[in-house]
Amino acid sequence: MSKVCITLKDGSVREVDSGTTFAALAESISRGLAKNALVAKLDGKTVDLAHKVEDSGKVEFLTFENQEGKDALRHSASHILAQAVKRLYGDVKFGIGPAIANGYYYDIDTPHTFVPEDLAKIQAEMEKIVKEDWPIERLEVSRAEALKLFGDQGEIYKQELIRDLPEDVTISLYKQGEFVDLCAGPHVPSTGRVKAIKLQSVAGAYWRGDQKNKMLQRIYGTAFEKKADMDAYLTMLEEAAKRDHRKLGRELDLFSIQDEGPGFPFFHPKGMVIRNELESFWRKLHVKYGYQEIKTPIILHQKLWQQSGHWDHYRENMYFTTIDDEGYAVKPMNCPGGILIYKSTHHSYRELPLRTCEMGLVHRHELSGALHGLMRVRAFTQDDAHIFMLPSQIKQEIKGVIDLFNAIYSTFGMSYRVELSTKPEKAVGSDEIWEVATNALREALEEYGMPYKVNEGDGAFYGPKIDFHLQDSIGRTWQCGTIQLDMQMPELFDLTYIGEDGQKHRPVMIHRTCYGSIERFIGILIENFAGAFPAWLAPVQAKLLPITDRQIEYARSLAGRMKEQGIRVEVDDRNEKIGYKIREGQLEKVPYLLVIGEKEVEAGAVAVRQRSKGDLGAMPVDKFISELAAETKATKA
RNA sequence: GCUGGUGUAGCUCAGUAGGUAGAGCGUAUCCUUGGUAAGGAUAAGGUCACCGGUUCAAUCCCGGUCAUCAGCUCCA
Repeated sequence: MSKVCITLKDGSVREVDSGTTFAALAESISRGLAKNALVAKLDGKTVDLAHKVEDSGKVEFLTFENQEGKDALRHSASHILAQAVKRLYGDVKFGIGPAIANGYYYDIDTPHTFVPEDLAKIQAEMEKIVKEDWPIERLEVSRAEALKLFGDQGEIYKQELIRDLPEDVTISLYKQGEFVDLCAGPHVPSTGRVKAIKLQSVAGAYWRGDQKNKMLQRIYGTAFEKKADMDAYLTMLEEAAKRDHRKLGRELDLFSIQDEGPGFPFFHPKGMVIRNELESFWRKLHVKYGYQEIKTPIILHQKLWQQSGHWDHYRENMYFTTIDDEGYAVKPMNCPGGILIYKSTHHSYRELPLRTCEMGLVHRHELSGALHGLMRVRAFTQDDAHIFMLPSQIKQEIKGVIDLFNAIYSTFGMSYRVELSTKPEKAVGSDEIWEVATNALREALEEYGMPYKVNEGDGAFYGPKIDFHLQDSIGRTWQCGTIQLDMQMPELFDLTYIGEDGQKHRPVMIHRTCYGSIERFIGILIENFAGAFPAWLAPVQAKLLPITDRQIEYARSLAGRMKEQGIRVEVDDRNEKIGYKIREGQLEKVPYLLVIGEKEVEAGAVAVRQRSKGDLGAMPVDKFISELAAETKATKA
């Protein structure tokens, strides 16, 4: 038997017989590894442990600690889910069943409608399959064999998948007990390795994600190697749910959404404080970065929207009205309005880049099922800006915008993911112009050294864009900032500037938002801070808590003094014990609670209790005021 | 918009095998004047989402609508 040389992760080299399985190899290295390994990686490709070593190469064993290990285990769990469903319901056709970020799902077509109670039943059957500990075997078959196998079972979706596979791929099946599925793998060695399973929800999902196709039923679940890890994960999810901005928004009385206005949020006084602070911080930065603020109307004539292309490409998202028998539209974007201002005067190349910004209220008809608290609404304020510039200024301006984004996001300590979106199906302009614009964005990102992902076909109808995605409390991402390069609108509106040569030239436009929408950004902030806003954003920065009614008058006069200093302060003068007032102040997440008893009145002091640090002891009132001022200075207008 | 779930007091939730409802928190009033996360008493508060049907009788059963939740699709 021939020998091959295997290089292990630590760099050591082993000589083994050709045909040795990875499982046996792991066994020969250590018992712990044999026990923990789920799949192996051979020269960068993940494979089953039953895979045989044929040639020399680099081998790494993957456990649940590795992402690939997690994915393999969860992918195997999805097969167990399908097997259980088939056992229990029989008349089922399967779509796809991949591993996803924190679990897996399987899409199922069946006349039976799954209700939440079914999940417990299916989960019990899955646990049975785990106990039965079926080996998971890989089989390689010809295209014809695969088509016949799934055809005999009426698996029309699997047949469709097989037909769409490229000619040259090996078609593989995975078998566990009586269940066989079309699958590229890899999988863990046996069903018994999936020690902890939880089915989480059932939802509809279009076959292949296309609205025109049949809607299948999708069962979501998660799986872990150890039950303790799964319990910890589920507990973490419960904790995250407590940070949901819809829940905190109600509890902290920041905003509400009423039946009378689905998708049209109401901002309460405390929510307005946050909003106004965000806006004034924004204005301060925009002055610094050379922007001029404008405001354009919410309703504009229909012909403007026909000229801009919105009529043809965005109409289904717009609201319309009639004024004096003329058609008007409620703006879904701010750009046409901003363009009209640009066009109201002539421009010299010397004025460019011309940066105009606008807190613009836009309305969009979003699908009812897509609405989500403040994250997706039908009326929102974009912190928009339009930069008109020379083609030669593109890269420089984009980098300037990214600088501004960094200044804003770093203030909140938020991390983001960047995506570059390219030409969509519904678009205006030639491929060449799109190519130029897309490359400009790509080069700016690369020169800035910013990691990004490409999102094919996801651009705006008038240009490609760079999107900044932020995470909510349970890890869903939401697009916030965006930078869109537009060579179409200047053309459609015949925008010009007078160049050095005295001739008219076409400027290029950037559309961009940093927060994205104030509403969505506040939603993200609420979840990121779990409602405990930094002092500069906190609706109430300090609450004065007199211990008895003999200190109320002193507390009120202090509150007056602090308000004069621009501090947002409340006095809790209710007839309650101090412990009770403190508890409420903590639950309201007020940054500073100032306890005032007889001692403080005598000394002209306040006893400071900081939200996270607790009782800091008494300090002179002036000292507290100046320390709070120092804390909020950086973001003050 | 689609698939499934949910809708009872301001909030969180019980409940009625069909006979028009209850708790805790919150609110109001009174007692209590208390030093770092809940002092006590009393009271007010609901067309049981809305519209229609079945029934002697519907919050409960049936149909529709609206809203909301999860996901799909779409997007800031």
